[in-house]
Amino acid sequence: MTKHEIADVLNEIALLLELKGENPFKIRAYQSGARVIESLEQPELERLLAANELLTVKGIGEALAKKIAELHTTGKLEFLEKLRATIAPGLVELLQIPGVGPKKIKVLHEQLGVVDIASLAAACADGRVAALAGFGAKTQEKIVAGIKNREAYGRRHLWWEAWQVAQPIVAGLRALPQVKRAEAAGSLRRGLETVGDLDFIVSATEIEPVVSWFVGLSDVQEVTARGETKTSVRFVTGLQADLRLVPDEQFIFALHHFTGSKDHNVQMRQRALARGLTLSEWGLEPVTAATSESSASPSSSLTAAAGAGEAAAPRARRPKRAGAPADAASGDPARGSVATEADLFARLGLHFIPPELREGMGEIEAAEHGELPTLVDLPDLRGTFHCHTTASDGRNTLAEMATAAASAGWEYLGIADHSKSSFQANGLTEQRLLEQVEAIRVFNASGRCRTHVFAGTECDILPDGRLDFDEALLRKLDYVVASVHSTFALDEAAMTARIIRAIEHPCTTMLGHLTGRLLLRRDGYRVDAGKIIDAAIAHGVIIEINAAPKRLDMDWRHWRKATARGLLTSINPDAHETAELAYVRAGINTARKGWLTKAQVFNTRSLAEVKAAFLARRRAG
DNA sequence: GCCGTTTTCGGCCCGACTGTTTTCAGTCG
Repeated sequence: MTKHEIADVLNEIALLLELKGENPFKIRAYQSGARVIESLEQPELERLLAANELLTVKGIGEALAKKIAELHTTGKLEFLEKLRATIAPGLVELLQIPGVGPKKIKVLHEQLGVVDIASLAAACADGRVAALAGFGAKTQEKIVAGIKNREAYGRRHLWWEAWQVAQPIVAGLRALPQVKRAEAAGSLRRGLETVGDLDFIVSATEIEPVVSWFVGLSDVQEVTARGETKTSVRFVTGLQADLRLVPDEQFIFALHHFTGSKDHNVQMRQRALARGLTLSEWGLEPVTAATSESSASPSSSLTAAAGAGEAAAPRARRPKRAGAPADAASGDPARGSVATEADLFARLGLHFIPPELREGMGEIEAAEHGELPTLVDLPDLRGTFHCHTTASDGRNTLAEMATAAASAGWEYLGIADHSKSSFQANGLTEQRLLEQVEAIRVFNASGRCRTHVFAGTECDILPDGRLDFDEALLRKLDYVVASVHSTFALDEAAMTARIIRAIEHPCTTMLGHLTGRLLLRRDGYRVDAGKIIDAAIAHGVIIEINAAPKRLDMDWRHWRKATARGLLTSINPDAHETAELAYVRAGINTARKGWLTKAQVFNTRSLAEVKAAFLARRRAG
């Protein structure tokens, strides 16, 4: 069983336990177990299982280790079979409805016999839901709307599309006279490949004008929440956005809180607690009787609670708000000196952690030891490869693409049109490719454009692993991107062997989109990424980060380990028109999330260095 | 269910918003 399958099982157990109303900490243990398994490489997992050392992994205890071993050897898990049998299968999908959680599902199931979305809709239709204790007309109304819209609401959005929406909103917020600072936070700021909703963090002198502007945005379809510090809207596209208003002295805490992943935030808070501090979106404060009272068991700090109870009850949990007197910054050393996120990290003994790394995947330990890399950034790029022209399925000519690259300030641009087997993309025949190579030589010689153009191909990897052009022709090119575009249905072993054969070809410079996935639309073909990475390293082949927002392939989760072993990447936009050259911005997200430095990205090299590398490779081949 | 230079038992991150209540539970992030 693969690590993904094992993780899926653990997550399913967590979901089912949630529906049963189990101890939330037990549920969390299964979820974190799933994440830990995902973060291991398959061979490492195999080794741990074989050596019976799963218990050495943090987050895996006796119970999980036993279940994982059972899954691995038998492919099944008795515990899960039994658990499934106790829960109506249709109840799981009810969790997709906003505002409906495990507790409500339990009541709906036990009192109304609801077993799936259809029976819930029926119960709403005749008013039985509104009549339940703890429910009401509004709840029923929300459930009806949630059922109706669950497809649009549940959808995630490509990072690039969310970014297009968010940028003008941030600019608009900053332009308001009441606004002091405004940022987009959330998974968007972390550069995640898909985004669930948008989070805007704003500090302002006045609340009302900012909220009014926000809910008045032209694409707002519905205002779903409007409170003192949080306002939520739903756009016509189904994308949801939260606006959070905080006093300026708390801006950094809110920004950090709403940027980090759940795991990152939990780890940061635990770190704060270990230092006698409590961290929240409101600030960083010493742990006091009042703050510990809310979470401590009733038996603890009885004397302190008696004293703090009457006066502090409302204030302790809700420390400061927008518009409240700004007594927070004055005189409190735990908060007063935090003016930037770097200050916040420093307060906890950490180097600054870039937003892209805040996933709770080892960044805090690295920041503690000063071992965070200096991440590659957009200005480091000096050119790119894997771009198409009208010769195959692009929409701009060679000259137009080169001119656009020059406008971006790039020293070079690699053209890689499709090869002949990609009929659907108007792939080039041998003859047309030779004509294109000649056209590129002429173009470079003309001096029309200060950006040098490299002649390449995006050469199909045929089903048996051969390349679509013969070696003699490929040797006439500057470089070759080898990609799979057909026969996706091979099993993992066959697909892996196919790609490795292409990597072993002496003319292959780069491997295109490793898995062929289309985000939110189709999974990639199954490959053993570890084996392919090893082969690429052994043969000096680059694996691209295909920066097309719908691909972002190879996935960022592989890169940290891959580059530690010596893999090189190139951030390639797979541009089919001039505007799409900007996709490298999305590829930079992937690279940064993969902890990559400038040195690990081939297209940060100068024109002379790239020419030399291509020349050396041809000689070696 | 996991974990431990204060613990092998008793903790486990923190707070906002809504809807339903009349002080709080459930949900969400």
